[in-house]
Amino acid sequence: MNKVEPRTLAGFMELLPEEQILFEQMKQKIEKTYQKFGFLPLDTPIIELSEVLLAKAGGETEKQIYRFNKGDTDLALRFDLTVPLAKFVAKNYGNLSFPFRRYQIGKVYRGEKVQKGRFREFYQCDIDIIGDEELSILNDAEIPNVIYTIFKELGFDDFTICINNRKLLNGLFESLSQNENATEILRIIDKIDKIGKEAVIEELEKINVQKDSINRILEFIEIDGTNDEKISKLQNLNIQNDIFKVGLEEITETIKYIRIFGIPENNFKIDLTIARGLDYYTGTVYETFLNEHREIGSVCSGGRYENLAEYYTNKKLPGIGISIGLTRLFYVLNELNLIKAEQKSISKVLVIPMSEDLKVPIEIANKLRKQEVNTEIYLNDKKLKAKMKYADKLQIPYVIIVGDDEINSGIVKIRNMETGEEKEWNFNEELKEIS
RNA sequence: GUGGAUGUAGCGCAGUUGGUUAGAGCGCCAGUUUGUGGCACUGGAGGCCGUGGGUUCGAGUCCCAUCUUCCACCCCA
Repeated sequence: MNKVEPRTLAGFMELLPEEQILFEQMKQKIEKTYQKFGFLPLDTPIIELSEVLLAKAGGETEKQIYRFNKGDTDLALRFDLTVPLAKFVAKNYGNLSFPFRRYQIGKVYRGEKVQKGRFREFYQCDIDIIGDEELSILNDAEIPNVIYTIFKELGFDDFTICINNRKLLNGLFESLSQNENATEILRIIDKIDKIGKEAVIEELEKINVQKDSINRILEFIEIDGTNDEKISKLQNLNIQNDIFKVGLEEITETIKYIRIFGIPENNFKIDLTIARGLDYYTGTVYETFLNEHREIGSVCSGGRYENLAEYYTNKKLPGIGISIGLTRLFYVLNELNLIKAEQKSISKVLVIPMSEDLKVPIEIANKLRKQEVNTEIYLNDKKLKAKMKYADKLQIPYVIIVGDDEINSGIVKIRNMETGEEKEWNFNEELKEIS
């Protein structure tokens, strides 16, 4: 018989158990931190009506979305978690308490060309805070606290949360009469890290930005110094534009409260070149970099948007949120050997029955499980050697062999697989400690 | 969408200027050891050499096509 070759689609991550264990651990750390800050869980369908997902539509999304028909229904796979959130909030407006803080961890789909660290199916770990009509700038300062806590929890110290405010850039562009070009200019200056200053100037010239405007823009993004110095230099630019002034106020407040939230000074900074999320961000924007590995790009990005659900409701719902691309984060950390899959099993004990009578081994396993000890029973008919080998290969730390002698005496030996040491346990009593 | 690469056991690879039955390592299975794993030794399974066509007495090796996977640009997590 001809066999079908077992293959996995390109751009879809599939892990071996030991890698998956590590992945799950990272995911759990993120989720626990989100919960610690009071974000509520949300789960939405992976498939939605195309009409709903493409309400906003536009460029890349439409090109990349997985779309198909089932009967007469035009369906699509979600390409992020923000659009489903918008739909959800609009739909359930009356049943939610605002500000609505929710987290969602789930897979999203983008039909892009695959590349290193670029997936077609990947996990996003999102939090958003949605206000009803308004949302305090304090929220903009709390988000970095969440980011900070997560990356500390994941074991990093040397990372920087970069903060900018789109109103500064937009105000600047407006004062230079470059509003129409704003998106284009943002995209170009966002690349400055990658392509350098000269190339940025060239590209700006290509889209017909005036020389003196280019100079003003560069003067702006090249502002350096400490956070406080940057703020005062921004003031000194003396840009007479309302949007700019609001942006300056907002970023000043944000920085002020970030400090109050207790983020160490070297884990955040104003970075006037970041201009993420070209479409919907309107205020504060964030990007987070691992300083030793800036080349991998931002590991957590987000920002503020004026009106989350404008395509679904007339209610004005401003929000702020971030997203961690967990699949890519896991992939690059693994590539860089910053994390290593070592744990091959989550069982702490393997019970090996060596008698026809399974009653006692099962009792023992149940007893251990009741004490929150992950326990596995070897249920297949093999020689002891093979059973031991199984425990060894999966690196299960403890083994309990249960044969007729043990059943009769009521005493088993708990073997520490690493040291070979064996301790006796009368399984009719509570197990005090396993170590 | 544009440009550049890749393809030999489960995995990462070797395979001489085209020459007989395609190799080693790791992994896997079994035995040495009928209730004690790792180590060692011995043995074993496992390959349409991506696919189709061509050149040739002869192709894993050369040519063409095709598929696949990967990389850069674009965009993004």
